Amino acid sequence: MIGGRRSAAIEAIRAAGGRVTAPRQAVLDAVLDADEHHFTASDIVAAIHHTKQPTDRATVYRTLELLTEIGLLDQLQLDSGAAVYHRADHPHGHLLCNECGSVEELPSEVLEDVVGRIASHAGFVVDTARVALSGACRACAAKAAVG
Amino acid sequence: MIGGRRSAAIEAIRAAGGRVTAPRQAVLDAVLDADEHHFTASDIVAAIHHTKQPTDRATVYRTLELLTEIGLLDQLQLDSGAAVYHRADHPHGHLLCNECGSVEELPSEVLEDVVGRIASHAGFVVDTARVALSGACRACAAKAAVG
DNA sequence: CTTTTTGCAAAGCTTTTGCACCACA
DNA sequence: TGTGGTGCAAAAGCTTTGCAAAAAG
Repeated sequence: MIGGRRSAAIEAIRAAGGRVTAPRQAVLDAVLDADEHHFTASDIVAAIHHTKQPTDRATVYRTLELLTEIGLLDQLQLDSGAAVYHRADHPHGHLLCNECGSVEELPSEVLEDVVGRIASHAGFVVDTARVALSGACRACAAKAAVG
Repeated sequence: MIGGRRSAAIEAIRAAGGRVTAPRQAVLDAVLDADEHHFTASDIVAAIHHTKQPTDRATVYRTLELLTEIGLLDQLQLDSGAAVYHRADHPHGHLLCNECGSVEELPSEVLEDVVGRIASHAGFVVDTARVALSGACRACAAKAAVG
């Protein structure tokens, strides 16, 4: 591929007037290597901890903030706990089940539909990258209806 | 009126097997007197602080949790900061503007519509009491489009 | 060389918890 | 009078900040 995600990200950091340092590359690699679509600052700290470039919590927080500012990551609050990040190249809404704690993705077509309706009926432009809704997933809703 | 909100709430506490104490009534009064539709635990602590029944933070947290459990309040996380509560007798969604920081209410008709669509298209039953969406309000969206 | 970034340590903020004392029912 | 509630103080969990040393451009 011509210029992968990694080099594109490094370009973006430079374009924003930022310096490309070893700690930043370590965070970036951890973010790109993440199997999960969602990860917290602690996840990144842990992932880097045993590598050749262990990085301080504060630096990880500052780097994630930077990556969010330049549009590579989206940050959102799934609950009262730690902030959760996900790559901006995989936009989607989040559905959090209060019963089983699962986090499923809201299909982008439904998300677009819903956001469009709110825009036209309430004049509010919802940021699709930060949609998180609580409730009951299909399985738990069925369980509740029966039980 | 026959049995106002206050006495109904006290009834509910008793019905749940809880005791009606001075601190709990103080929190309840602060909640019912709140001009704002939204308030945090700190708001309640501050409101009670200079009254005849100043109450400890821990007790306020425990009481707000109780009131939420018995269905008098809804709790939601508007951002990474403090949890926000609102009275359950005034159900509505929340629209948070990232630009100006305003919090407006999502009309319940639009909310119902949206929640219904997510239920039918994604099989997920959204809790209408905990809907909070980030984005740009009408004014700020217009400003962004022009600027 | 100048400016940004890092690491460390400490503090900030919200919320929770352990425990002895107090009080409602 | 017995169980449940309260206050105090301390701790937990996430995140931010001040500052001197280190490093990028």
